[in-house]
Amino acid sequence: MASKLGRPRAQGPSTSGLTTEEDILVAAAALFCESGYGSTSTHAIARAAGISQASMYHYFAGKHAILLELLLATVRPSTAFAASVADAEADAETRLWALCAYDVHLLLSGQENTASLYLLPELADERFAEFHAERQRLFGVYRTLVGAVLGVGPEDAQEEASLVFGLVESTILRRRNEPEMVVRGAGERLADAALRLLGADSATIERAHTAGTALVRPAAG
Amino acid sequence: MASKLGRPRAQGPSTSGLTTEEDILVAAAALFCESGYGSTSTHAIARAAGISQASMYHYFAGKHAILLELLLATVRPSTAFAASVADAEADAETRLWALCAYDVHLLLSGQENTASLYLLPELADERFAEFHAERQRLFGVYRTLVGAVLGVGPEDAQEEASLVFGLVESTILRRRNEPEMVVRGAGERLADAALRLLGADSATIERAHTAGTALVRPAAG
DNA sequence: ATTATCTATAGATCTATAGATAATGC
DNA sequence: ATTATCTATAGATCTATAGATAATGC
Repeated sequence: MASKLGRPRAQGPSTSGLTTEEDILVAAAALFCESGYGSTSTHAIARAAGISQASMYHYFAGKHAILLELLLATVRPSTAFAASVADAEADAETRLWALCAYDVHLLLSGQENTASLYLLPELADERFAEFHAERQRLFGVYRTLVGAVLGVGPEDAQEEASLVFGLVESTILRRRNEPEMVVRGAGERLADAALRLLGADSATIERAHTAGTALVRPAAG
Repeated sequence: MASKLGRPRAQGPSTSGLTTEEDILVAAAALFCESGYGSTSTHAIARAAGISQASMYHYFAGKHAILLELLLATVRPSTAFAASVADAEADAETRLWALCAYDVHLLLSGQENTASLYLLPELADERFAEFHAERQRLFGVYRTLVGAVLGVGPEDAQEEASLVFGLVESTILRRRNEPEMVVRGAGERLADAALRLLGADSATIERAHTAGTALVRPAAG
């Protein structure tokens, strides 16, 4: 829904039904994922969004501001679900199962593989600190839940939590490298695998799978 | 060991003890890992290598040729070990354990996190096809071994192999995001976790751990 | 008057090449 | 003569800003 205000676009009005800001974000997401951050020019983003290069600066202070907004929009649903699941009334296995399944589901949904933006080396720049803080908060929930599953405190669950977190995020690379991967049920199967990795027996996993599915459903839509 | 031939460097001779080609590769590896491919200029590489920007072209056809050489140098030790372990005289659990432990060991060794180059979106360019082929060969060995552990053919082990492969490669992101991670024994612990993920019982894992250690030692030096 | 867009452009790169130069080798 | 390097530069970007313009709103 483009505003009627302002000079019309030279290339004709947006056919996407999105605002111009959204057109820019969508275009940038695709280009950053396919070609990388430094390899994508503001000109290329603007062209894909259907506007002139200069018009981008009406909405964003620069390329970095676009990337930051994409990163935050991608990670926030995860941290929101993690916060809710951290306090849910269920045992640790169930909550961890639900968190894994939900995150994998998110990583596999959406047109573009936007979570692959997490892999960009350019994120080391301090301008993306807010994203890193958000992602650390997410990891903290994983560590607490993994610790609870193992019967230790979060501070003693660092390595196991990293393995589970890494297993979940390896979905990003799978999606990039295996376009033909089976998406249906992938989150559930990976959540099962995460509990097996932590040494849970099959009865425990089956229970967490069933109870966890109920926790995920209202959030996953 | 810089050759005595040719015009001397304006910035003084290399103090690294490496050839100029190696100076370029080392400098580019660090910059590509820290800042990304598109965000690193040929000028920045040359400056870090101690030569003029133009001199790079005496050794490489362009930035892409430098990255390709770095990628191949990083993946080849893995495929070499995978090829040898694929034919080793040991059961599938032991060989898979050894492959995981060896790869994690490789990913954690070396000054720079060069395996993080695998994550660059720019690798989609067809000029890096040779690297992707090599990496596919490595994945093929994982799939065969995972299939053997599960008692199925490689074609039915795609997803489980992806999970194990992803778990191994998640080490790349861990190294980037957890500078304080415990490196000692990380490969052994991750290899154990990979077998747990596949449903192996603790007696089997302990056996594979012991026998696998003997397979890795001669290769890991 | 306000807004969203445009065109034009300054100034800073960046890549790749041409051609010069300063060593050693023969 | 051969080699590895250099300096210089053409030509192509690329980012960010200045200022014009074409709509709607009041």
